[in-house]
Amino acid sequence: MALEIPEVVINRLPVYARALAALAESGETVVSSQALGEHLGVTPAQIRKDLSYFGRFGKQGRGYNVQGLLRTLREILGLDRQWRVAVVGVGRLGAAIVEYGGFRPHGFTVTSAFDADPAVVGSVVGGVPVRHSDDIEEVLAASPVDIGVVAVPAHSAQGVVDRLVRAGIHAILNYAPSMVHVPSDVTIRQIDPVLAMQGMTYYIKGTDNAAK
Amino acid sequence: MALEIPEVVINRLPVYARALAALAESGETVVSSQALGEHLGVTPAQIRKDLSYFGRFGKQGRGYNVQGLLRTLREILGLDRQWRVAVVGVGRLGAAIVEYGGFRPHGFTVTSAFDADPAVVGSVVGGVPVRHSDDIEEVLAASPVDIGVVAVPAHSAQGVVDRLVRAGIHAILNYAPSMVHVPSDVTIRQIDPVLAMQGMTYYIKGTDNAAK
DNA sequence: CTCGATCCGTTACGCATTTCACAAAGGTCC
DNA sequence: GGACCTTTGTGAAATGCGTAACGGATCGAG
Repeated sequence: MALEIPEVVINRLPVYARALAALAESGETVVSSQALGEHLGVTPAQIRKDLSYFGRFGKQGRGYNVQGLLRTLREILGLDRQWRVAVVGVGRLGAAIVEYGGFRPHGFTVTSAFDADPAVVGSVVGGVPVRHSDDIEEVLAASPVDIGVVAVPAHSAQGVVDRLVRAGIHAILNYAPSMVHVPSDVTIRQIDPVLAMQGMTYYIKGTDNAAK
Repeated sequence: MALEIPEVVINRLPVYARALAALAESGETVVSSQALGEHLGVTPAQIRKDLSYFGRFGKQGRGYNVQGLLRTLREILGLDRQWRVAVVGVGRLGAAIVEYGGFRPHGFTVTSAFDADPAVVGSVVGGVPVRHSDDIEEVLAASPVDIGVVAVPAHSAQGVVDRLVRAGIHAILNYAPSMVHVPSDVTIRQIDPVLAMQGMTYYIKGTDNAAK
């Protein structure tokens, strides 16, 4: 029962949750795997299989209760609580992340910010005071966070990640364009627009608009 | 020879290319799949297999020529040319993307920008004049681009994507937090920090720092 | 209450991808 | 030049994942 659940499955659950939230918003009370799948571009079988890792939530002949399944998924994913986030690197990108209002409605609150530039340390960005990156361990010991967001130049990323790991953080979202290494008990996700674009150009070499 | 190459493989090639560029920068002339793999956190076998889809680039007993392999990968991926990019949605995020200097060194240049807000249309952001989203097809017909970047609210994303597809674009990078549908000859990549975070909380439910 | 239609949960199957393992090819040292 | 070490390229095995298929539950109509 407590078998290992594939990471791909875990990563699809938030997508399901988002779709269910939209359905709930528009007043739907039940939804079938068929309908949900069409809306999302995945097969109904996949949705049923994914959910079956965690239990039985649907009614045969009817479908899933939208509110109920949404609540269940939130609980499975831990989205039913508040998560504290530290942002390291308050340059152009980092500042935008700290000031971005889109995280809070989902339960993610930026409670600390760090930078290595003395000119920035001491200032307040988006209501959060900026501390020096050298003090990460110290500051986070007094005021723990759950997730670290890294928005520093590529060459500093590994050092910052190491610091966050030493500070006891187990989840890191890395915006820096570099592959960083973490212990196996730390989850890391990469956000890298350049890599994303470079992975697309392969497919459009033949349909090269600009070259015309 | 012209067999179908898995998308996962294509997506790893830019990672290899980036590591090779770093090696070249630091003066290395040859690298083994072993060394490259350690640096990147992938198995040597995977690197060799991936490369074998495209040809034979290494020397047994020695490894790969860094400059040579880098050049080859760039060519395979189409990174040896300039790509024109259109950004739709020039709000907070969109403006940051247009003004971001990190794309150009990789051959991606933002040549047009669009927004639906009349107050923004007509202004110039990062040296690029902002046109109305309704004119996407018209503007891009006169001045084609290769890649579309979508940075609009979730509810407008599908409409914008449809417009870009009609304008002949085959590659789309979507920052909007919504699943959009595209024809099979269009490549799409999603960048969604909230989904990324929500996929991590599952793994840190046990090590809940903030709850202490 | 019975019939028919719907749709879940699960098992079995098959494809896709990763890993393994080894022959063959270079290179080096003496 | 021969012995030895390294490392590639690649078929074959193993693993992981998605899809298909179906028994059985639920519902609504008449």
